[in-house]
Amino acid sequence: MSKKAQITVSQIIQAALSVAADKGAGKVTLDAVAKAAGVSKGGLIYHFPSKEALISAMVQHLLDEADCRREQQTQLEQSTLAALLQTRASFTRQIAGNTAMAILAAAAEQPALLKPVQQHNIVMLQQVLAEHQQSPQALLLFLASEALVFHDLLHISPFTEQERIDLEQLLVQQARELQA
Amino acid sequence: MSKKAQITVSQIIQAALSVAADKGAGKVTLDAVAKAAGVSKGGLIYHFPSKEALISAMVQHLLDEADCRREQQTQLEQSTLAALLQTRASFTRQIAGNTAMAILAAAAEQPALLKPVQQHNIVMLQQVLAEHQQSPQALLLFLASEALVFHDLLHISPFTEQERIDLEQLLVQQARELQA
DNA sequence: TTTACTGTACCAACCAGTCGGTTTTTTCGG
DNA sequence: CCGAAAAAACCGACTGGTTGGTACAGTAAA
Repeated sequence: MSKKAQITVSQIIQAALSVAADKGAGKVTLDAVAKAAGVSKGGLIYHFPSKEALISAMVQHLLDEADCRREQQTQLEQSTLAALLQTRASFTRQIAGNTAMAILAAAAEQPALLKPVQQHNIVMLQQVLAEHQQSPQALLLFLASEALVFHDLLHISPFTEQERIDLEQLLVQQARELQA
Repeated sequence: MSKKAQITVSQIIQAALSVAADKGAGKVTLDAVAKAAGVSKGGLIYHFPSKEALISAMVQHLLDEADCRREQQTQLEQSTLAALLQTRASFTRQIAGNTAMAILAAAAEQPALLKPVQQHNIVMLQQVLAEHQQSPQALLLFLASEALVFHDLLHISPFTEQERIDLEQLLVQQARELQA
């Protein structure tokens, strides 16, 4: 794959994400994505032979991006858990719309497409638990943070923006204390 | 609405839930639901003038059922939180498939259909927080429990069945201790 | 020459919702 | 209680629009 092709692939994924965010998970059609990406439908199919392949790539892209940000954050925090919570706090809101609908599109289309997400989560969970000697409180913090992400995902958060921010900071704070 | 009509409506909702559970959120079509309910498409449309109306009814039905079960459980527990966690523990797995895909169908179709879920959640959260004087730990337990539900919803739980059961009991236990 | 597309036309499947007609149930005067 | 009119419940073929994917001839860059 040439450099230009890589760029095109990237554009298509971005376009797919923005279509999902703007129009909703149910509106992620090949035509819509192709148009948003500034590619022809033939061009899209050339890189992603099926819709499933496209959505799978979207999910993978989101996981990679999340991983990248978390790694950066890890250097600023004492523990993986603290870094994870902090990353989610600052990251989730930014791409909430995108991620949300992309994940939903995947889930509605074919639940199996979320398996990478599950794998990813298992790894993170193991790491966090190992670092804190299976502490139940660490587990609780991990889960609570996930709940916040899911709230954004489905747009059903019961919190106000400010409550949400405070809550995220509370989680991070508790994670840091846990480490000490 | 006659008694028979009520039965028909109920059958249709049940059919819609089972279609969602069996075939996936993306396969909840009017034809499929009608067939599963043993009704004609015309009959379905007679009771639910649009697909949106049908999905909305599904969501409402799930909320009502959850409410009902929780109320029963509340009489066996000391606090709303403990009852809520206990209900989720025993209830979620039973109908996980149903609920999951129904909710996803709603979300993918039109995010606004989940607003009742959000409202419902706000009420529950307020009640729990009020009962425990805004205790952060109560909030954490509430959120952690929600995360478990979401895991089932998307079939991305990182836990084994046994881990899951133990975890649920841990949450319930902590909720009871919080009360004392 | 291979890779990476464009553009357009096309197709079969699917799907929400319509519509005219039929059956069942309810209502109500006698 | 009876029977007919009225209303409610229900049927299923059909329509118009959408969508995932194909086909293919041609072009431009690497």
